[in-house]
Amino acid sequence: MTSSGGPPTVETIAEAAGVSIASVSRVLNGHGGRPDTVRRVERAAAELGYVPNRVARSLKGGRTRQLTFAMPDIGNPAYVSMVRQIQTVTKPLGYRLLLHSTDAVAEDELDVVRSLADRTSDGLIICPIRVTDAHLAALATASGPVVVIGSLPEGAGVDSVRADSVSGAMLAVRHLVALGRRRIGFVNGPADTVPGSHRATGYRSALAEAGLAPEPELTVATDFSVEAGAAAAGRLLDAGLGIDSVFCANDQLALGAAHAAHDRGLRIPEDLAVVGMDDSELARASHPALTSVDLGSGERGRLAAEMLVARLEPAAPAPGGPASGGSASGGSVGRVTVAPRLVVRASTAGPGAATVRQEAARHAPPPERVAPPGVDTSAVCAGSAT
Amino acid sequence: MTSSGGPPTVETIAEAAGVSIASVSRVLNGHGGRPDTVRRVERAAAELGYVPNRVARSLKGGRTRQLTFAMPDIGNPAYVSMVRQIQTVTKPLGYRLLLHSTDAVAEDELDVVRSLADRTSDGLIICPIRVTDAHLAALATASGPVVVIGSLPEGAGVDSVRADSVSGAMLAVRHLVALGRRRIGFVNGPADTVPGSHRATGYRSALAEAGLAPEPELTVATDFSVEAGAAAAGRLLDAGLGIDSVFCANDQLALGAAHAAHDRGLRIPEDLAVVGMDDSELARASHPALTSVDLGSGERGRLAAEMLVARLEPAAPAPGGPASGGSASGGSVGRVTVAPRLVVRASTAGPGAATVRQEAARHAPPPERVAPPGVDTSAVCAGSAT
DNA sequence: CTGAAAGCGCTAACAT
DNA sequence: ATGTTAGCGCTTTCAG
Repeated sequence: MTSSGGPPTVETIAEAAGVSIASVSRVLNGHGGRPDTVRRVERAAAELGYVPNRVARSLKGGRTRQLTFAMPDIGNPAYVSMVRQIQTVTKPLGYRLLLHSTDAVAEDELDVVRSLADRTSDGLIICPIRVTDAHLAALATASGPVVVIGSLPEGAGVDSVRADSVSGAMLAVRHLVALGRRRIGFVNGPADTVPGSHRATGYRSALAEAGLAPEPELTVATDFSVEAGAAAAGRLLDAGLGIDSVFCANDQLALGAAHAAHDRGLRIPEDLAVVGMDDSELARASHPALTSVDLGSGERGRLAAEMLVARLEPAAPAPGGPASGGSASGGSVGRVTVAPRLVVRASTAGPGAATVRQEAARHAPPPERVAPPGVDTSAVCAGSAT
Repeated sequence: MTSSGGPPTVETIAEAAGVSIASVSRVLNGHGGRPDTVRRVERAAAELGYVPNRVARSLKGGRTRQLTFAMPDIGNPAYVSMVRQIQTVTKPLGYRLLLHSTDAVAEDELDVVRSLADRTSDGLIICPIRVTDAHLAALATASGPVVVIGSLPEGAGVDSVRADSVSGAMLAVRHLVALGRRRIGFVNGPADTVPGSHRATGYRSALAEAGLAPEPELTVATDFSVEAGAAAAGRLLDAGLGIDSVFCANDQLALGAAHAAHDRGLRIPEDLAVVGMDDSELARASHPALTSVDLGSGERGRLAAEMLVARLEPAAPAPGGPASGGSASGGSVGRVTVAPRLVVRASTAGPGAATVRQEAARHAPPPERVAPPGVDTSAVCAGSAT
């Protein structure tokens, strides 16, 4: 017997339809054929429940039509919105998306980059939490197109999309200062990560700008999680530093901080104003709703995906030449920065604004971006990308 | 030239090392060889940065060592914890996990099951939100092992792990009744989904058990999201039904409900007790912390993964025979139910308990499962699996 | 329009 | 221990 057991293959179909495997392939790929042949092949395929073996197809074609997205933490809503936006651009193009949670382990990140070489996916979007020399080396020699979501040194030779979290942090702190807060705590994630160090820089710059002396004990660095936020804010509050507000490096930390404040009987924002970052769904879900700096997670995901597919499909090639292909080998390296926006909500708005919010909220949808009275009329403030 | 351009292949290495491709393959797979040969091959491979083409390897071996997990919503923390637990069992075995968010679209779920036939992954864990005849048909003819996380009719012929959400819902409602609440609202997800209908059943049973008449207007069905929860709870509260508590079909809904209550100036739990479901991190992050029914998401993920790998690797085959392989063709069909547990927190505990909690929370880690005074001393109540 | 045949990169007989 | 070869399932020349 020629084709037995196992799932049907082109050969099985060919036999059933009485044609050659070449005809089967052609028909199944819509490459024409005599009406009669087409009909017979399609019938046989349908009857036998034929599904092309994608692995074989990939081996032959050299492409898998699969893309990989590697993020530090699948539980972080900011990455979830990146995933959603990436999907919206890749799915219509017929790509499958492989999701990889690296848990912020550098070695795991490197593995992901290297695994591009195993031809399992055609391209990669990665959010490295740290960028070491090893990362740069791996990225430089990556065997397929890569787009980094994060800050890379100039001339890294890889497409990237970054948030301007330095400006974003400044937006947050300036907002607190404008509200009259002077003892501004900072709950950061790990300080040795790119986001962590940038946010710390922005925090310090904004303080300096406001003529406030930096006090190291006002900063607590931990981990990007709700639990860490609660613990860190707790320490800050219990230390008797007279904190009147706290800027948190992401919404999870801010949620934890709000929790710690509540546990201590503090009112938000009266006793403690809280600002988060990422403007994830957590910010809206929290009570009071969190003022947060939108770093454009979804937007960054979308842009990264667009840059990646541009490398993959030289759809509308520039009239200049046939440049395309692997990471930065063809075409010039892209480097986009997404500007941050401050979204003001009840966690920093005064009691007056809080009342307004509450009133309006009786009628869905609840209002967003309510400006605190007499402070800032445009609640959404774009930061300058530096 | 024999091997040029492109990435190095076994042939490239063979030439560089001066051996045959078979030797390259053997050495690289640790199948022995003369020390000298091994050294030369390894050196050549390292120098050329050789990475085996996994697609070719899969085509040859018939397995990809990739597994797929399909869930309705990647933004739901309950699924995130499933992902984490699945990883803990599959990763050590060398499997890669492909994550797929179906957005609760039935057609997408069917596609995922069918796509098992394209040989892209060796097995599938799926959480269908609805189980139609089409689902059962697709599952029955799946061309690889599948484990369903969810309730399947008896004799479905597929391994499954289910939560007992009927009992879980009863646990929640009984708890509210024990607390003296009588006007218990119910914020459900879509009623035509399996989780939705089961939770509704549990809600009604527990009411009946307590001698409370069912009032259809106390139930609002929407969508499993924070926004939907806020909107639904808002309608419930604005309808003047005298609601004193609300049971929500998941934590996202509960968070939304809590938000709606706050917006209306209601205190939790004094004016409105709130119970969620899934005991996700949202329950802890919320303020006040949410009482929630733990449906064992992580546990279900772990069990499903274990059942799946058991099909994949007949590691320790039962002495009976060599039964194994595809979904339920070999070996008997597994069907496990995970018992629910009620986790009591401040959103239902009386003011007294809330104080206790608040006190204790000053010293990390914050206490969990605080029993409301005089109601239930064992805060964690296992439900009977029916 | 159709069929025969090559070959994607790899592994595993099989032969030496 | 090593080399030769077949073949996984598919697409795509190349003849006819």
